[in-house]
Amino acid sequence: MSRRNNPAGPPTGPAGDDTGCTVLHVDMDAFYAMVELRDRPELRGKPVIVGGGGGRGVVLSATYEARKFGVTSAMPMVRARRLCPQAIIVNPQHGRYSEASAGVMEVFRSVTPLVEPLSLDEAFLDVAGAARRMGGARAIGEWIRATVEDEQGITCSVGVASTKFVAKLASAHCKPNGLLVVPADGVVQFLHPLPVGALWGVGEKTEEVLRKLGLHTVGDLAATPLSTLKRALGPASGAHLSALAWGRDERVVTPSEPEKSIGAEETFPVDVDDPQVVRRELLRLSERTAARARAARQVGRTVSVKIRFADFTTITRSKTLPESTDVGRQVYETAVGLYDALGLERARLRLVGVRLEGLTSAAAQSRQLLLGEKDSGWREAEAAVDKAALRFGAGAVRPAALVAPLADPAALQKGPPKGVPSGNRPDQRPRSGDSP
DNA sequence: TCTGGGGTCCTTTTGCCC
DNA sequence: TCTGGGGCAAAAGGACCC
Repeated sequence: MSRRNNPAGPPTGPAGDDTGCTVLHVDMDAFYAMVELRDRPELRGKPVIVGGGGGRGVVLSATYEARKFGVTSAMPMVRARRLCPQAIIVNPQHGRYSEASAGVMEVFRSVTPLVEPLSLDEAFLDVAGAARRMGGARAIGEWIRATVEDEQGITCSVGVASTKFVAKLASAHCKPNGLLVVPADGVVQFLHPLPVGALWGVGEKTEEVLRKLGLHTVGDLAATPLSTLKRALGPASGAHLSALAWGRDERVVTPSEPEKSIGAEETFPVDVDDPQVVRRELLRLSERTAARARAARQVGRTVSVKIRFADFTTITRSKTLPESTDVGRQVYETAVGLYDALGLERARLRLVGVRLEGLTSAAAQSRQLLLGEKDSGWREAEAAVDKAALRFGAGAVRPAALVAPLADPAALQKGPPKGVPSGNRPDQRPRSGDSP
C-alpha cells in the first residue's frame, strides 16, 4: 500500500512508449478497504476506515471517501476518528486479505513466473518474456487491471518502466485505478521534478537532512556532488540515492527471497510495569515466533528482545546462541534472560517483542542433531503442540502459564535466570488489582 | 497528533584475537 | 608488560518500507 499521496492525480499526458519497459509494479488501491467494500456492498460510497478499534491502533487502510477528510494509512485511529467522525470503522480481517492477495498473485503468475511480491497488495513483475507473447508491457498492464477487477472485484494501479523503482513511482503517480508508462528515454524528465520524498528510502529524517542542504526535488539531488551526499547520509545511502536520482537501479525482479528473521511483538492496551506480566507476554511471543519458524522449516541463531517504554523510546537486546533453534522454550529462556538483565524494576512498558534472526533451513540443523546432539525434549513436545494446533486450531494447547492469568509465577520461570542471582531479581509479587 | 506489527538494511560501537 | 591497530563478529540503534 503506498503511503504517499499523489497530489498530481492521474496522468493526463499522451500515452508513453513502452519500448524497453519490462518491469511492472502493480499496487492495489486502498487494498484492505476495497476488500471490505467488495464483501459488504452496503458500505460502498461511504467513508470507511479499516483499523484496530482499540485505543492505540492505527489506520491500516481507508476508502477514498475517508481520505477526502485527511485520513491516511498509519495515522493513529484517535486522530482519524476526529478528522472523520462519520466514518465507519471496520476491524481488520487478515484472513480475507490474504485470500484476496493469493487470488491477485495468481493472476500475476499467469502472465510470468517472475513475480516478486512486496507485501499482500503489491508486486513487481518482469514481463520481458511475456511481452513478446502478449503484445507489450502496456497491454499486459491493462490486461492485469481488467482481470483483477473482474475476478477479485477490486481495482489496482500499474506502473510500467525499465527499472523497478521507476515502475513503483509510476504506479504511485497514477493512483487510483490508473496505468502509467514511463518510457526508457523519459526517465530523467519524469524523475527530476518530483520531491525528494518520493524516492524509495527517503523518509521523514532523510528528507529533513536534504532540506537543510537546500535539496527539495530529485533534480536537486541529482545535481549534488556524490561526495556531499555521502558525507550527509553515509556512503551507502548517499551513493544509492544519487544513482536513483539519475534513474539508475540495477536490482532485478527476484521471485522469492528467503526470510531473514521472524518475530512477534505486541503493544499493551495500557502501559505495564509488572515484570510478571511482561514475562508472560514474552512467553506468548516466544511460542508464537518459534511456531512460525517451525511452520516455515527455519531455525534461528540469534534471539532479540525489543522493549518500548511509555515515552516511546525503544531499545533492543540480543544474544547469539551456540546452536540455532526453533524451540519456543529456548527462545523464551533467552528472551527472558535478556529482559531480566536489564533490571527494569518498575519501568512502564508500552510494547515488548521477540525476534529470531539469522535464519537457516531446519533441514541442515536436524542433520547436525543426528550427529549426537542431545535434545531437551521440548522440541518433541512443541512438535506435538503443532499437530494439535493443526487439528483443533491455534491455541488449543498452550503452556500452563498462559491458561490461567497469573496462576503460578513459578510456571513462568523455573529458578533464577543464568547470571542473575535470585536476590537481584526484579519484584515478582503480583500487584493488587492485576488479578481479575 | 501520538504513534501497529511485520519486516529489511545500514551505521556505529564494542569486544576479542592476533 | 604495555600499547596500538587491523580484522572480524556481535550487539545495539535507527531509518525506512508496507
